Amino acid sequence: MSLRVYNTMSGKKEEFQPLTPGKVGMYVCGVTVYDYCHIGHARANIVFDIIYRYLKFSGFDTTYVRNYTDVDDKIINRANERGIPSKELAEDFIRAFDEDMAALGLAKPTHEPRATEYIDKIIEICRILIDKGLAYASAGDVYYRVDKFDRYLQLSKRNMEEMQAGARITTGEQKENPMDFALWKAAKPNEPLWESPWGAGRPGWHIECSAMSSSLLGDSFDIHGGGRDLIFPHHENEIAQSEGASGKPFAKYWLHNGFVNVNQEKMSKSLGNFFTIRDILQTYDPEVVRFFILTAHYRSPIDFSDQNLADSQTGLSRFYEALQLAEDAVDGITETGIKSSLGAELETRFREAMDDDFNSALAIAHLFEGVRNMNRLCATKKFRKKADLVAQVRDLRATVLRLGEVLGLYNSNPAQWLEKLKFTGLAKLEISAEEIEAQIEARKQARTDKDFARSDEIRDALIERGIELLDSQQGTTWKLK
RNA sequence: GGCCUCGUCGCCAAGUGGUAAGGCAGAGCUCUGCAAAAGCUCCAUCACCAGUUCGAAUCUGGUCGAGGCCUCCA
Repeated sequence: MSLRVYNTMSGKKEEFQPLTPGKVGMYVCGVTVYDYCHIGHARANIVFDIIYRYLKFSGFDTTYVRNYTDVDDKIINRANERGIPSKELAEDFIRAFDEDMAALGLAKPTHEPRATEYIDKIIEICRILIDKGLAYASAGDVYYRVDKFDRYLQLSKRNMEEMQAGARITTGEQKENPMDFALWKAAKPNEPLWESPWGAGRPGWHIECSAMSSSLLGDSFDIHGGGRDLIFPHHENEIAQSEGASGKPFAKYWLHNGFVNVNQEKMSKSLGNFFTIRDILQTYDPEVVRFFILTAHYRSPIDFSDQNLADSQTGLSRFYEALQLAEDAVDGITETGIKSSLGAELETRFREAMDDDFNSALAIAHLFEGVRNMNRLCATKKFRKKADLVAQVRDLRATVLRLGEVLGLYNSNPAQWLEKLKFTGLAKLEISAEEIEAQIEARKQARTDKDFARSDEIRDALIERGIELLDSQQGTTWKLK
């Protein structure tokens, strides 16, 4: 089975066939750097991170471009509020973005261009559009003449009449048509500016993506991605600009991720109901956040809540506990060369899921079955003496790790990951590790004395305080309840 | 007002024509001094109504409900 992707342009899943066999060019709209990223940004970036990883895993030579929009009204406003140059503000938030994405374990894109590095290209596109009659200069601004581009609104499936019927469109003084959008804006006081044939100014929003994508991927490329909220106007305008200027088809497949909701409502800056990535990482491990996001399909909305994150943490722990168990179970047993087909079977199911429009939720479900399989095998009587089972566990463990890598999951050391989780949780309880160890010692003595009443008393007291004891052959350990 | 999504077990969540994945929670059992973990078993007919079909959660129409876009937004 080969890869199928849902294309917003056609509204359905299509067979994925790159323009050049074996190669993929992918452009994803990055962030406008004027504030810290919230969980919605985390989702978009994680989603395209796994799409990138899976394309490479599938053998495509993939070029992934994700930009920074570092010149924009909001950046300028925020910088002026703080009394610092907008370039400085942008730099600060680019750094913050990079830190957040690194924390979330994102692979670095092939290119991470900044809008301000492409001013020449932006001016060139404006000029071509004006020459073709698709744009016009007006009082130092340059606007796109949308009614000259007949494919306008094809992506968002609207029409001009209903758009104009909407009461919220305000007529710009300089525009021929209220629907026209700015390619270039004349500089106002306290704004960064660049010289252009239309006077000093700066790019409008949208044009930078056309400039960067064509510079790095060519006029036509395979995948263009971003959040749903970018479909209109951002992506619609990009198409108009890029295809208008080049005369060639722009992106072949349009992929859009769904929103992160809070209480069934879209999380957004304007609603003020957002949680920043840094805030969330105070409480949850970055991999838990990633796991949470990937247990839903990328196009579905997901509801962000403490409960959902906690559930994801439990689910991810199951993986690490199983990986730890498997590691211990086969430790020290010599390799026999016995073959196992379990890993290959798991990989087939994983690929089928991911090939179906990157269904990471289903892929993870398959991996959960791999976990159950591993646990079952390890729990078999005289497991260590059964070379075929040992080979199967080794195979499954290696496969879960390898496929997990494609999702950016399970790549921590299990023991360390579980330890970290334990001690992070412990910090919120009013009990120390030393005290727990002391209680374990006391209980051990009681058990040696066969004083089970005392032993159970200690256990129950700890449970009251949120600590659960685990007895095993190797002794007693503890975990958070 | 226009356009577009979505509505699956207590919770999260796959499944878009062939008879409901997975996780969490829950019940029983095995294991355990007792527990925990792990394993095994059990646990939904898919908002509602009507239709198409041999057959529908999946297609069509309608009803109700939720959300999104139309303004900055991942």
